Amino acid sequence: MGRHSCCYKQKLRKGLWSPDEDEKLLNYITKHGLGCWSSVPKLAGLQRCGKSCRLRWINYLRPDLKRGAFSQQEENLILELHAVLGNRWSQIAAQLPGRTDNEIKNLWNSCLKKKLRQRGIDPNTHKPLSEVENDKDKPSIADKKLASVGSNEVYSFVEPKKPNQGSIPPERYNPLEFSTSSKINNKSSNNNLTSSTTSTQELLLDSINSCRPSDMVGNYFSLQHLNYGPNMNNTPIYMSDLNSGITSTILHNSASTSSILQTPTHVKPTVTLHSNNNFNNNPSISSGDIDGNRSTMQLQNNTNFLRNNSTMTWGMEESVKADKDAISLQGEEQEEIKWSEYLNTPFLLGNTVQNQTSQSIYSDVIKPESGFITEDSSTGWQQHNQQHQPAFQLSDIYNKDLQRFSVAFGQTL
DNA sequence: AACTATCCCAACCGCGCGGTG
DNA sequence: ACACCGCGCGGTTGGGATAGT
Repeated sequence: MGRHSCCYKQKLRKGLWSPDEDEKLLNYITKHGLGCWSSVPKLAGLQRCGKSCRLRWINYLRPDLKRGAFSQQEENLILELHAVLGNRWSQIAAQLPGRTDNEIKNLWNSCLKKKLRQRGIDPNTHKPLSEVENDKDKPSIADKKLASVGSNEVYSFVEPKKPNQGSIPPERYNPLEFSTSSKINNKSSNNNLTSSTTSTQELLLDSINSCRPSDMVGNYFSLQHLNYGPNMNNTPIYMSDLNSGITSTILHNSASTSSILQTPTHVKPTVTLHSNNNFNNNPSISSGDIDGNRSTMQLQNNTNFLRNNSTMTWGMEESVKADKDAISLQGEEQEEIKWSEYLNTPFLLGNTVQNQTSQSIYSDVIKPESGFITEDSSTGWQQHNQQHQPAFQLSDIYNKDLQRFSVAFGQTL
């Protein structure tokens, strides 16, 4: 168990970064852009390993960081996303503009976990603690199998109780309250819909290549492992809340399924800053929600960010490659049009419960007045994010492990 | 005021993955 | 096929800040 190879080099500084170091790193990246991290320390004149520089940049110096306390909406979004993604902090962070995975991880460990426990919710499974304890008392065969996998998380894999809908394939049950709490009131996201039109958020998660214990939510496989292939057009997806015995139905919209299951090649969710950008014009930089002296120094530097003729890119380049791998090529041009519609549609997990399904288990955690997107809330979260709105779009979703996590809206019922 | 406990967060660390030679 | 390297991710830790006694 030695140190990382880059740290074998002698006389490398560790610990907190000084303002001077920050300035060196910032100046270097300003001049040269992002490149090979291993060479950054030497070229920037820093006694740090490249890894440390990368971390400092990503978690602190990056100009697009929001900083400041998390809003209630952000916390709610993290809770929702964690229920689906588990401890995939980078993927969760990708849906929260200006937030880092480290920040979110810290928030989760120090705050959100505690809140959930106080509300009687198991933070690992997002199920009521009593239910989780009962499950632990009755380990199943699958429990033992999973235990051998070596997961850090405790999963009890029991045969789900089927609701009184015998035709529902058991593999499509999902107890996630997500199914109800994430319903979207489309009045805020699609003005074309009338009040009599019920909109449906489609959550179509194709099974992905690997199946890890962390891919499970609660007692069941998470959405990623429900294999919704193209042949399942018009097939309802049942998401069962076993606590209440109510099954939510999310309809496949045949008109959109084919495009949902594909990944657009033209989507390149990458932030690119060109040299003619002036950060003084960027509300996220000048908004002043930065605290601390060091940040003040950075703010000043940021205003001159990328003075030179350099283009800096960061974001999800890697996922684009994955996109290309994942795409199935058919009717590409036509799909592009569809995608352009979807990509302009904000994906906002809301706690607006539309139908008869049970209330969110976060109902105590999530203050009713602070819903993500409700008819009244279009000002709060979106204003808060200023130019980051919408909170996130489909184009932000792609990543390695969740290539086909796709969300769309359609008119149903 | 002094001490202790707890919280919070920046940074470290090991591991796995993908690219390259 | 293999080794090496760089990078990114998630878990963990150390220490400063804050709250409690």
